[in-house]
Amino acid sequence: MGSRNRDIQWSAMVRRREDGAEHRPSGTPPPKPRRRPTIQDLARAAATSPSTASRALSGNGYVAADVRVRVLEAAERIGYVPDINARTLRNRTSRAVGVLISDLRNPFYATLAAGIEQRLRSAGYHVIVVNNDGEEEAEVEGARTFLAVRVSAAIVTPVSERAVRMLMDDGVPVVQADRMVDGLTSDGVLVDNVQGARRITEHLIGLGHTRIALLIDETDWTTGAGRLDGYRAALRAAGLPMDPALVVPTRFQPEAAREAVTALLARRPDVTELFAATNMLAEGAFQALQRGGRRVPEEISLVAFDDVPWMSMVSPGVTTVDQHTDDLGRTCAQLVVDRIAGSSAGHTTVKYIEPSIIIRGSTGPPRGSTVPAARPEPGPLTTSPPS
Amino acid sequence: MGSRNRDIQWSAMVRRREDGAEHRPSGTPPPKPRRRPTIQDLARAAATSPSTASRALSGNGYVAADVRVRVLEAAERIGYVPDINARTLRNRTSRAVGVLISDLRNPFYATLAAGIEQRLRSAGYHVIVVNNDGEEEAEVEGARTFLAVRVSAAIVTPVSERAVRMLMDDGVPVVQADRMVDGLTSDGVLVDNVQGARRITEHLIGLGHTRIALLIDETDWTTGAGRLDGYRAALRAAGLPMDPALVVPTRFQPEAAREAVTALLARRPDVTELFAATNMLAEGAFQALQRGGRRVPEEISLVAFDDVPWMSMVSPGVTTVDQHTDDLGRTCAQLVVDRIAGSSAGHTTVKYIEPSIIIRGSTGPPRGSTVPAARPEPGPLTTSPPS
DNA sequence: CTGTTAGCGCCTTCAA
DNA sequence: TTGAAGGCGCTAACAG
Repeated sequence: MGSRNRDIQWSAMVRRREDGAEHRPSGTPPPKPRRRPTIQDLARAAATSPSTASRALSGNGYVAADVRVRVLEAAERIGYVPDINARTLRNRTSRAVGVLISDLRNPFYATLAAGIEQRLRSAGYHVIVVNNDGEEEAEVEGARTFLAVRVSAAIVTPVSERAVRMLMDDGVPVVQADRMVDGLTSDGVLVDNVQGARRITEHLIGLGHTRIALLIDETDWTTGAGRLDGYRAALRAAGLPMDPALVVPTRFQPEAAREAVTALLARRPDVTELFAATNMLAEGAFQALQRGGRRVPEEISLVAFDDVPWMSMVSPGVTTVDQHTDDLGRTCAQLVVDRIAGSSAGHTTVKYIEPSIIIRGSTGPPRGSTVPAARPEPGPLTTSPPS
Repeated sequence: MGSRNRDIQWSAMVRRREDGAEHRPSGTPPPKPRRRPTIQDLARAAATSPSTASRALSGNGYVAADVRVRVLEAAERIGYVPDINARTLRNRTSRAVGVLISDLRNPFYATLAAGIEQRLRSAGYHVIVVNNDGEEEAEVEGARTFLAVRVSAAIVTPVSERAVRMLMDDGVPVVQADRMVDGLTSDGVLVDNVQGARRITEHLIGLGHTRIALLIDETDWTTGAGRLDGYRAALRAAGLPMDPALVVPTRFQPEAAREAVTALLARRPDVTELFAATNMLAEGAFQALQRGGRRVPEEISLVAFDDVPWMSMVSPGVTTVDQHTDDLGRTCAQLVVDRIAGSSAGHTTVKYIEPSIIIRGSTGPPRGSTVPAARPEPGPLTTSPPS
């Protein structure tokens, strides 16, 4: 909070409530919150007992119809809201689900979280979100929080194996999202990275590219490893040479990717196509091409993995692999719901999201290609689906 | 979940844990989670009483140094994790904060949530996120959830006044973010919309624009009203005519904005500059210009309010008002922390985030302008700060 | 069908 | 400095 901020005590935009009783001289301790009505109060208001009130509210057990109505009305009248903490304590199970992700600022995770939250909310759960910023410590801390609040399940995009293991060791059902810790048996929802990478690479090969550089930040997880595998499989299937120097390692930040691409282009001017393995890397690659003044796709083509909004806004739009992130999130949530309901007891389920390819303007035949472009070069954005 | 998904029971990528005891024939009910150690167990393990163990952990009250050590060690050893529900029930106060926002898929809200979560987590709170999708019902439902879990405070980007009122009526401290419900006295963090809109409009006027259209989706909240005011104030100060037909109402979706812009351009070919009041509207406006084949900024300039990633990726980059959304989020969180600590007792605080202007390539002198461009037209992106 | 009882796990008196 | 006791609000047994 720098000097950008300016404090004021009162805003002209906000009118004082016309309620003199609200006035409290500064310095007085804050009013202790009015005690919330408990089920005792509700029972009294409905002229019955707490247990009957409880039954009326929950629908478990017998309650005379008229009594139920009385209780419901009373609840409405006195503004009764059941205490979830007490309920959780008593029931030893909550309607809370922990969501442990890496970076809400990254549209991939934001969309994932949105899909999860949407589905879980409609199933009557609420969501505790912890961002771990890619840090193992924060991730473990998040897992500890989930244990402490007795979440009934957790959805994790793992950074390390510790958090997932902690949760599983404590009997918390875990759904791993996007990637899975090797050797831990939990439910999971993964993207078919191999297939996605393979199909988009095939698209490039079909256009005539033979020197396709892969920009990638990790191959330890199924995400990176799968994308690398798919890329290789496509090359192999097409009988193309596998030049190890064209697999370009980088750190995950756009800046790192930008530098890596700039260096690559200087080193290997023969490269006609760049495949960025994540949306962040694609961002850096795109910037490197733009700053380097490379014409896309005439001089060099670009494809990405993971469709994020800017890719359909730029011109040319970026051809990419759509992971259906929203669907990924909803599927995770559904797995959680099924697991809690016990309908998936006895086995773990790993679902795969089948990605699809979105072809935009950033891919074309390689420069010097004698193959006429089969696909007419579209005007900006016209091949893009609506974002 | 459509045909894109394919279920499998087992993934080659995930190895079975080498733990035969884990095997459970399908159909067997899930193992009841091993009872978690309670403070009783901890006391036993540390050869003391629960009360002493409690004091040792919390630091409240006297505990002999050696006993404290014993308790802490035992806690570590047996994997004791205090039950937050029990603690909340007993203490009548939790470390949970509710965050009620409109749309996690919109980078504005995602960034806001990220800033909030980050700051609150480091202050020892955890966050319950509810997305309301702009729906009053969902918002009220979210507020009810917050009441039920006894959050110690809530941060809300209000959609209606009901949710905020419900929370406040129950004594839950509320920080309203980005916009405030008129007539409710809570803490809040707002952006100085008037100033931001005014300054960016002045920038345009300085370039020589006189027919500046404002694309706006609402003027009921301080956000829209403020941006409209700032726009008008700048025109007025410059002695420019105020053409009501240049204030173009639209719904908030990019598609709506796209159509509105297309219609406007047909109707008013004399417009030289478009000011989109939100990032969503800017998206639609940008697309409309691109599809319409308008050269930006030569034929028409574009500015936005709220900086989101695509604006620095496209060429030309979009000149916009940076709301410092991350800071906005952190400031909300800080207000919550202060409020809970009681350090702000006795008054409400409304903070203002002072936005700043990011000038990119989408703004230039109006067509036919005789004023030479003072600012050399930069190459793509070179005026953009790193995204 | 209803009400009484007990206890979920924790923390804070209060008495020792 | 420690431990015993009680109760936060809720619901599932169980007895009426």
